Amino acid sequence: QEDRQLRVDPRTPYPAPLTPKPSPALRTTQRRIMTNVDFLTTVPLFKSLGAAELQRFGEALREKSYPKGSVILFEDDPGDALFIVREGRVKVVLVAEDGREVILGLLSVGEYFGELSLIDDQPRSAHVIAMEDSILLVLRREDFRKRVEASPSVAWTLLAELSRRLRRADGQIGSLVLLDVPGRIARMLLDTADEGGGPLIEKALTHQTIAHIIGASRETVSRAMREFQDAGWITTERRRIRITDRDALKRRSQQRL
Amino acid sequence: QEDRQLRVDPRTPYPAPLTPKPSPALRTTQRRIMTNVDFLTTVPLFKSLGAAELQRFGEALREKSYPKGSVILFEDDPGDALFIVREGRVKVVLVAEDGREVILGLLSVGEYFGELSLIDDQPRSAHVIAMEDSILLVLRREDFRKRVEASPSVAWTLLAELSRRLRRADGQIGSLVLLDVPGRIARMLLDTADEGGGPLIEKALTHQTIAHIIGASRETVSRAMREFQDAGWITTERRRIRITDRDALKRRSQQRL
DNA sequence: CGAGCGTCGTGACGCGTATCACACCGAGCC
DNA sequence: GGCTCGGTGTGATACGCGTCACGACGCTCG
Repeated sequence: QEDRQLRVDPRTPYPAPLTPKPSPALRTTQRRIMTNVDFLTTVPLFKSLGAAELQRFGEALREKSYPKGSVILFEDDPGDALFIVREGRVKVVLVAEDGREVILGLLSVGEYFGELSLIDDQPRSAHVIAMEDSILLVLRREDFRKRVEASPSVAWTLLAELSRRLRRADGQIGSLVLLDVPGRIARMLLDTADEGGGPLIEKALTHQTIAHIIGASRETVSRAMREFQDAGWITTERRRIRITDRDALKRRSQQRL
Repeated sequence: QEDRQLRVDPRTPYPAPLTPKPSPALRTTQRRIMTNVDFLTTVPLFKSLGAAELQRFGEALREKSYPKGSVILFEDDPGDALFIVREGRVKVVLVAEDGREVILGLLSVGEYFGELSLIDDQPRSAHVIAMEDSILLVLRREDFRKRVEASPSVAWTLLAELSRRLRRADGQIGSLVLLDVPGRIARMLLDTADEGGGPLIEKALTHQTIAHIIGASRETVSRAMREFQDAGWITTERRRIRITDRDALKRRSQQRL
């Protein structure tokens, strides 16, 4: 039941309403200090742009709010917009008919999604769902295309980002085939720690979420995490995970790979 | 034994010599009618280029031969070249310490690999191994970069190709997590049939190869394929597979997805 | 023409994990 | 303070599939 939220036709009964309505928790706008344009300077995609170009991108942005649990876009739908996470956190997921799901990506502030459909005109390749109340900046294809042509360096940044994702995806395929569940968890912990810079993993990852990411059941993840903890490889306090024995995890993640 | 070809350190004992030496079977050069430049016109990556630009790319190409089984490039090595398959067939693989492997991609004539390291300067993300005696065209980073800057449309084509691969990879992750082995096989058959255009799959796919692609054992693949055949969903003659009941396969591939 | 190698078919066995079921715990919230 | 609810521990059971072990068939090559 717990992970059976998304049902047979994901289009119909997802917890929150499809048409995003301003939710009470969305008063983040109040404590906002940055303008959208200022915010763009913090987004890697646009880091190579000058003030004038940034301004032009900023003008084309529309802002949209999504309450926790709402579906931002559906797999197989046609799509012609790019989304940048301004506030909140979203997950990119594939969902089986019976409700089981895989998380292909977790995106937080400053990250973006939806480029694929922009590039190749194909339908969306997965669902994207808000994990918290979120605010997204929306850039339509035409606006994007026009402005990218005027700023070719953005194309290069996009290439780099796609490369990164492709490497991750391939690594994930390798893990799924070559590693057992504890190995996959170990690998995943190391990877996300690397991204975060330190041995402390801040993102609040529930066991259920981890399970969806590495493709396992919640129970198995719980058991494995407990063993890691008992072995002294990690400690967890209030949903934050600290890696205390990197080498041991590394070894575990290569046991079969 | 059969699938235990690549051993602990893949760098050492792979069947064929590492330094590609001209093998007897490599006299394909004889029956070659196209010049390299003419060949480039058939490569999708360069389809948007005019004759002059094509010429400039052609001049930067070096040609290399690899006998069947030789390793063209190693995971984790630094890499600064792009490879285009001129003759033969190669596989992109991840290999575990104990020799188990996953095939991330099969590339045949006209396809290319090695762009990732070109784009982000990271080490190679997988091994690439010649499945037959092969001839590759090699383009070094500097030559590539210079020429791409002069022909920006190539960047766009690259973006499209990376998108395609990312979609495939994500789909593959979904299959691995959400489908059982027969389901994954069904999906894989449908996918490669789609690429091929017709219901007949020409590429010579051994059960072992299929197993490596979908992440299963050779035996399980054999059993599943037999069932598909007995059910009348496919027929196979001389390593060619014909899909005779597309709908049944489709259903099977969605049974859990 | 037989030797040998790569590929396929098939049974038996065991292990890793999904699944089900339920108990427990802390955090909001009326 | 008792409620619900989302998250976590943990046992029992069942099953898919990897693994091992053979045997058979067809192709190539000396």
